Amino acid sequence: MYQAARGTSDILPEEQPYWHYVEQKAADICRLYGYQRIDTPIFEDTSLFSRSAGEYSDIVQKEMYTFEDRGGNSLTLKPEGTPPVCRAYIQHGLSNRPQPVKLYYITPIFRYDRPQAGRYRQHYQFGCEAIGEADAALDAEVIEMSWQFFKSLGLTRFSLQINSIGCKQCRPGYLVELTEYYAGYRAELCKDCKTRLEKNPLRLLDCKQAGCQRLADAAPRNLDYLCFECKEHFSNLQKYLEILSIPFEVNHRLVRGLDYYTRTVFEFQPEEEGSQSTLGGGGRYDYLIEELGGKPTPGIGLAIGIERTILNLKKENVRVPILPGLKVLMTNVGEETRDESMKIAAMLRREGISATSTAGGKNLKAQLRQANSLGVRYAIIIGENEVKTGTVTVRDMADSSQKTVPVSDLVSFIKKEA
RNA sequence: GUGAGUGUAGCCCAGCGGUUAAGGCGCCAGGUUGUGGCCCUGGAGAUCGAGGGUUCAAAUCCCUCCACUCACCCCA
Repeated sequence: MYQAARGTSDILPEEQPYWHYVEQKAADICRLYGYQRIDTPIFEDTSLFSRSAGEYSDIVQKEMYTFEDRGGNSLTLKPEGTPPVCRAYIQHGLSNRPQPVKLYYITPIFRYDRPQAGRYRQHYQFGCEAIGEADAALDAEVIEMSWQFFKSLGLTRFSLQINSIGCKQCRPGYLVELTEYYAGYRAELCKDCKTRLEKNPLRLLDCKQAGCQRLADAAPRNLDYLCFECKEHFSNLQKYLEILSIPFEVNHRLVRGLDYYTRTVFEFQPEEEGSQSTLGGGGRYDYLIEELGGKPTPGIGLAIGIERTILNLKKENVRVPILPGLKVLMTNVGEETRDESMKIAAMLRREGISATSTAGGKNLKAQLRQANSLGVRYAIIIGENEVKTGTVTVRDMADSSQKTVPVSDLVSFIKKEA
């Protein structure tokens, strides 16, 4: 039997209310903060991703779904949302619009990773990018927006961590300090951290191994090595967050796994203990546009995992609105009444009232049972009597009351009752 | 990529070497000649995750593979 490919899943009708709810709230919050929707292709030139995420990032090293098309081009299924939006910003000359340009998306993301609860090979992200402005006020707004998004969904048990990882001016100096510090403890590092020391020393800080954690706690802090501008940027960010009453925690070990981040990085974490500790996160990327071939342009973005958000909605027992279902089911007694029943169903639909007629030659009892399990408000019964008199029997499934209504009055009757 | 656990009808699950694999939910039908939800009765639905092996005999023991879950890694 065929089954969905590993790490992918079907979203059945019962789950859809959650998805609709989250997507709706995302659209609402974006409207509130002036973000406009953008959709980019599901695959891009492989180099767009390998250039931006960083040669030694896990995404590029082992998680990309890369394939060659018939023309011999190397393409990759979107492993993250930011680079395609930056590409679109450059390609369409969005730098000519009022800055910052604020865009959002809801997109599938593909990463070849070992599946786990809350972790999939195809998952969905709600992401925002604000491009063309370096002011920390914008960082604060983006973070506040994420905060309000989770709040508006009804989530209460999550927290926010922020950090600054500096810029081109100050990071190299810090990395030298960090590397020198760790070089002294080389022997005590775990296997992964030994490679991190060579390839990507910043990542040493968020290793979870107990021994490495001790070293990380005592390691030189990025925040102590920030240049004047970065320091000011970070203190402004904190000031703004306080003005906006967003509670946060500074975590000097928060670094994030993508090389293009500069200055601000942030992460939202659910309070609940679990293996998946990130609900969403993001950061500033002031060199990315330039690296991808555009003119120097600062930007900041965020990405929120929709599956993880839904997981937490369930954990917190948030009730989501049910989606409107079918309003009317046409039932008929006797074969000759089918034509009339089809006609009336069509009439109702043209008036914007959802209606279908039962299929097959079932008896009335079975048809009503179907009406019951579909949860329709009305079952409309048509038998020979009704056809003869040009009427219809309208049964209100909620209270079992029935009324005989002339076909000519049916639409207004149902609209009035609703 | 590494380690551990699990895998029985659409769903939840009993059985853990021996005649036709049990139960609940759901589904379908009957109990009403034109009437749902409750109740009663009946029915359909399972090559016991897949393949191979051990045995007179395997859902039950062994091996391989696949999937899911958990931990690591990493992230959303």
